[in-house]
This record gives sequence, structure tokens and C-alpha cells, in this order.
Amino acid sequence: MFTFSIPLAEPFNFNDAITSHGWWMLAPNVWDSKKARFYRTFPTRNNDTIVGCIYMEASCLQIVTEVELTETDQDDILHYVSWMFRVNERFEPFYTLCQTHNELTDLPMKRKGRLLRSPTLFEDIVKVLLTTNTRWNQTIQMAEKLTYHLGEKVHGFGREFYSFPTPQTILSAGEAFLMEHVRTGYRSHYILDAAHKAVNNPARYLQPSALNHFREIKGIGPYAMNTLAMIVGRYDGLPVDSEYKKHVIGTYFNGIAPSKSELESVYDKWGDYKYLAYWFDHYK
DNA sequence: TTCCAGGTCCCTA
DNA sequence: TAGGGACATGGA
Repeated sequence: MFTFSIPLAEPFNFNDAITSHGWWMLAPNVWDSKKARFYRTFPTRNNDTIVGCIYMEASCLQIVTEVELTETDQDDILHYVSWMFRVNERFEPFYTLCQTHNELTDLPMKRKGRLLRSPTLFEDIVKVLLTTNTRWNQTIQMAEKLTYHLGEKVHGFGREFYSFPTPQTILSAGEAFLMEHVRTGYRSHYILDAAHKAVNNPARYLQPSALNHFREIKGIGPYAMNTLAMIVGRYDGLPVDSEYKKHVIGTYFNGIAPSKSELESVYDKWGDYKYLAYWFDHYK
């Protein structure tokens, strides 16, 4: 076993950082809640796949692998894990707003607010596409099939894992394969468009700073766009979907549908943190 | 069977 | 610019 760690300037609750968002349920993520261990695969630069086990100890994120890593691969995994857990993100401004409004005050108290993300933006773009116009259980199934059929199988920590497929692999598989085996339906075309853009212009589509270009990917509409904005740490937009509407109409409008602008202005007072306010208002 | 889900695209008028 | 049908899939 090989262990390395990430010191945390701002400690947080590990369990909450994983489970505040449903991403932990999507392959290749594996969460052992009893042991408080998070497992998943990471790509290496020579196209290998590494299984990492992550847990928190002594104000550090600890990362364990069963194989020895090159310094470069270790640096890459440190970078991936820091990104996934938003280690360098500061939540103080949001916490201050919670105190000012005297709402969601358990968030600053428990150091909550982190929403888990994937090691790569490509994985998150695909996963957001998998959440559109379907039920959550089906999203889970599609992610499972995507990694099973197109990921690389690797053994670690007493079980089998699959990597999240690269854009190249998805492109090679093609639309018919996605339809038949991954059961992504009409989304297959969108996933391929994302893969195509990732391969041909990574600088334009795979950087957090490229947020404005995500909308050019087929299948990324307003809901998906604001979800991806959340992924890169911008919380000023809302993921207005059936779930949002159900929550807001039920909670703030006595079950009677208001106008579109009323529906979308419920969280205005949260300014740059509307997404987090909605999210934790809904899933508290 | 029919409906619809943590939507988006695209064609009309 | 807004409205509405089509789209793959699978569970209720």
C-alpha cells in the first residue's frame, strides 16, 4: 500500500462532501459509508488505470493506492482529488450569507456546502447529459453501463473497478454501440458530440475557464449549463428542471405554478450563491 | 397502453 | 421570440 496526503487549509466534513450531491452513486465512484472510504479509478498519463482509496484523517485527505506511482502520476492524482473535493474553494462568503439571512445556518456550522465533482470535466459533462429527461435510477444505470462496456477493468482493494471511458474510446465505440449497450438513447448523439469536441479542441471545452463554451455542446441547455457552472464553482445560476419546479412550487407557492420569472427569482437574495442555497434548501 | 422523468433541439408562425 | 412536437429508454 502506498499512501500520500493533501493537507486541508479549511477542514470539512468528509461524509457530507461526498453525499451532498448524488454523484457518489454514479460509476466509477464507490462509497463505503460504514468505513468512510471513497474509491474510484484515475487515469495515468500512459493510459493505465489506478484505483485510489480516499479518506479523511487528521485534517488531511489521505489517498491510498495498491501500486507504487511515479511522481508524475502521484501529482496528477493529488490534482484530481483536490479538484473533486474542492480543496481550494472558499465557502466563507456563502457561510456569511447564511448567517446574514439566518437561513441554512447548519451549513457553516457543519462546514457543509461542497458538492462532489469528477476528476475530469469530460466525465462531468457526460454525467450531466445522463441526468437530462430521465429518472435518477436510469442515470445510475447508464453510468454503470458506460464504464462497464467502455471503461478499462482493473482490480483493486478486493474488487473490480472500471475506468470512466476516455472521449477517444467513446468516439471509437460510436452511436450504435452506445444505443445498444449503454442504453443512452437519443443522448448518445450528444455524448458523441461532447467526446468529439473534447478530442478536437480540449483547450476550448475541457477547461473550467471554458464554461461559456459548454453551451455549444449538443444537449447542454439551460439546466445542464447551470449544473456545469456549479461544477466549476459558479453558483449564480439555477438548475431549473422538473425537480426544481416541484420543490419551489410546493414550498413557496402553495402548489400553484407561478410565472417563469417568479419561479426563478426565489433565490435572488443569495446572489452569487443561488445554486447552493437552492440545493441545500431542497436536499437539507 | 399511456405517461413521463432532475431537457433540449428544431421547426413554425 | 415563443410555442410545441419529437426524441430513446424503462418503470409505473
